[in-house]
Amino acid sequence: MTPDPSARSGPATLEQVAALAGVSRSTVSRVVTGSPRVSDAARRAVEAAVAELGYVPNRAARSLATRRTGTIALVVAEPETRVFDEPFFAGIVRGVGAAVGRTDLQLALLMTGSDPDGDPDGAHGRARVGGYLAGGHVDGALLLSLHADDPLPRRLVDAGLPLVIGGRPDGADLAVSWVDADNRGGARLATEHLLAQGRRRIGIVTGPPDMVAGRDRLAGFREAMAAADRPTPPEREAVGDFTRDGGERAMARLLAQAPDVDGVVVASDLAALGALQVLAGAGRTVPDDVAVVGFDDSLVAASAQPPLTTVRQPVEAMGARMVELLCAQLQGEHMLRHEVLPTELVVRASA
Amino acid sequence: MTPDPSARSGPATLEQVAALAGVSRSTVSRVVTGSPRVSDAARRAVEAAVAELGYVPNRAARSLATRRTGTIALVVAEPETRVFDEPFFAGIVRGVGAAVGRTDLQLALLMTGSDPDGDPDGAHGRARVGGYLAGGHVDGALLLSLHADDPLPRRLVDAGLPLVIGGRPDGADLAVSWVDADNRGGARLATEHLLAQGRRRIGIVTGPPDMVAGRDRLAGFREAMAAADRPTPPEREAVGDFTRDGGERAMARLLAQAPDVDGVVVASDLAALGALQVLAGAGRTVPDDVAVVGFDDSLVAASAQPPLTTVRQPVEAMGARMVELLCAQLQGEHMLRHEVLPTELVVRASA
DNA sequence: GCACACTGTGGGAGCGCTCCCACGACTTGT
DNA sequence: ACAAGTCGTGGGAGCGCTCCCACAGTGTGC
Repeated sequence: MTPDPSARSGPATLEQVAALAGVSRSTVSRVVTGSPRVSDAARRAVEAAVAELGYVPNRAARSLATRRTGTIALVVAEPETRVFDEPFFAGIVRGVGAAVGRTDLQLALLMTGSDPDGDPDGAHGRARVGGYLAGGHVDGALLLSLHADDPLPRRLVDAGLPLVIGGRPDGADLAVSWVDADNRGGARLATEHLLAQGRRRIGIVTGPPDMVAGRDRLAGFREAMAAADRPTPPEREAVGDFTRDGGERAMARLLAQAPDVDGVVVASDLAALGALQVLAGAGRTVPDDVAVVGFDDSLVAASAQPPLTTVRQPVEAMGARMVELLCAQLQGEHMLRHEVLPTELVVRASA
Repeated sequence: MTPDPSARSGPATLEQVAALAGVSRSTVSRVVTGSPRVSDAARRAVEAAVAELGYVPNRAARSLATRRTGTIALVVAEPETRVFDEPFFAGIVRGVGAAVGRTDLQLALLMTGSDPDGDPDGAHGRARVGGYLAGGHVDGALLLSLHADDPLPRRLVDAGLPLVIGGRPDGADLAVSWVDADNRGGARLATEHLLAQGRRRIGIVTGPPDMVAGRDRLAGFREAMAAADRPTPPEREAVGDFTRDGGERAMARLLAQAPDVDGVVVASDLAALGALQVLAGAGRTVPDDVAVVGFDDSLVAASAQPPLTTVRQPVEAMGARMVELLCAQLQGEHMLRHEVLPTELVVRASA
């Protein structure tokens, strides 16, 4: 029995398109993959047949033949919980999703979630993800929120997997592309805004010192203060950790150490919320007694009391740029790139 | 030249495992896929070889042979922007991600984003996604945030794609499984809480009437009021739309129509924020003059002034349950299931 | 005039896997 | 004792695609 290629159910195959267009499988394949070596007549016939049959290439078959998967992974080295609660991650994921949508790549979302049943540090998840990525299931990976001691990027670089990291990695020795926001410039902007308003005794609630973004923001703050010839005394620098609670504690300390503070740069909006609460509890009005600038322009910023002046990171653009950099690598570009995207001050009522 | 299967580079194949274990390809395949018809000796030999070579099955090849992809899609029929800004979506995605991580399925995230360049209603994105899903690239799909007129679910049902919808679909005629939160019960809870506090002239700011969740919440409110023998007069029901602005406008109207209102159930936290602002502007204190209950327990609820009493939806559990229902379908269960997960009142300062 | 490109095309092989069928070695019932 | 199972196993075919090579047809240079 000769199988009749035109009378099959299910999705159409190359063979059926070829039969309908009156050309060979190879020619159809060339048209579909965009090869230039096809005559106009053949191309038109194939295109018509593709449209008529609603042909969509079978990804699995293509992948098997090309040893490429058409899929890139977005790996977030965090428990699922944080990924979506924090507007930073959410924005990145959004930008990545949008950019991937513009290509014909697929996005696989991998979170090295801390398993609730007895795997607090996510080692299992990390191993699973590592195996998956190194096992040839994706053409490249986007890595987000790396911790300084994470072995994953090194492992993937060694496996030869194209990689782009979101956020400048700690330790510059890793040969890998990355995209970051201008945290330092943003903090400078925030500080200069306070200075321009005539604030003179400006303090900072920093992020955690073991995170690059936190350190960069602190550096920007110090730079701006130094440039204005007002280097900050240590008692006006309180170490926080990006969370609301951390912001509360750090602001309380700052207020105790430097009661005359009249402006404060806080390293995250969440922490700024905590700071606002402490200030209100201490009877200081914002912005009259103390001006407050946050960082991130997260959802909560606009609905804070008073609405937060804050530094916006181009999170979506960062996500999109990461995808673009990865695509360039997939197309054979071997140059490493490091991009720093500009941040922007959003002025509201708090400063 | 006979190719030596043990001397290949790149990921190991079945054939290599078979050679090392001294059995046939078929036997290795049986072990890997967990078929029971393998002797213990063979199984042990294969497992040792798999471990030694670090063998991971090639997904593309398996998919090609089985006509299954091992991938499920999470489709959010919304622009990317809303997906991550709204805690509801974020929570669902989180739950889905976690549940998928527990299986050996892959998650493909598809957003029918409204293309910024001239495709305001996302028709292009929707068509793209529809083709992708119907084209056999995924084994099943999770659909979120459907609008009443969305042709996608019907198209997918017709194509025979296993489907689970998040949120009770509008129009009960679609033969498809879904998971929803108990919106009605949650609104009842909120209303009963106000009643228990001695509030007697309770109003509501509803969601948009064309969304099922909004209608269900209104129904729950009315039920609780009727059960307490206090059916609500129309002037204490103001139509809103889940957004902050909508909440503001509706609250202003409600206050104008029923100035003596002493409690209000608001159909979303965002809208409740708007309501709080209007109440403050009108010189009413919350909760003393007017008690306010929101809905969603979103991030902004805790940081509102005063912190919002609100109804929490089990968003993560919903996401996880959607995955479980879909998995059951993939394993051949044909029963449609409709599950309503319980909501919970979170008492804070506003009521 | 012939050797040599270069262009468009078709067909074969093979990517790594699963499925199906066939086959030998046991077990079991009569 | 022999037919009729079962169980574990091996090998062939084929999933739909891309890649490589072969080949006919048409220029181009000497």
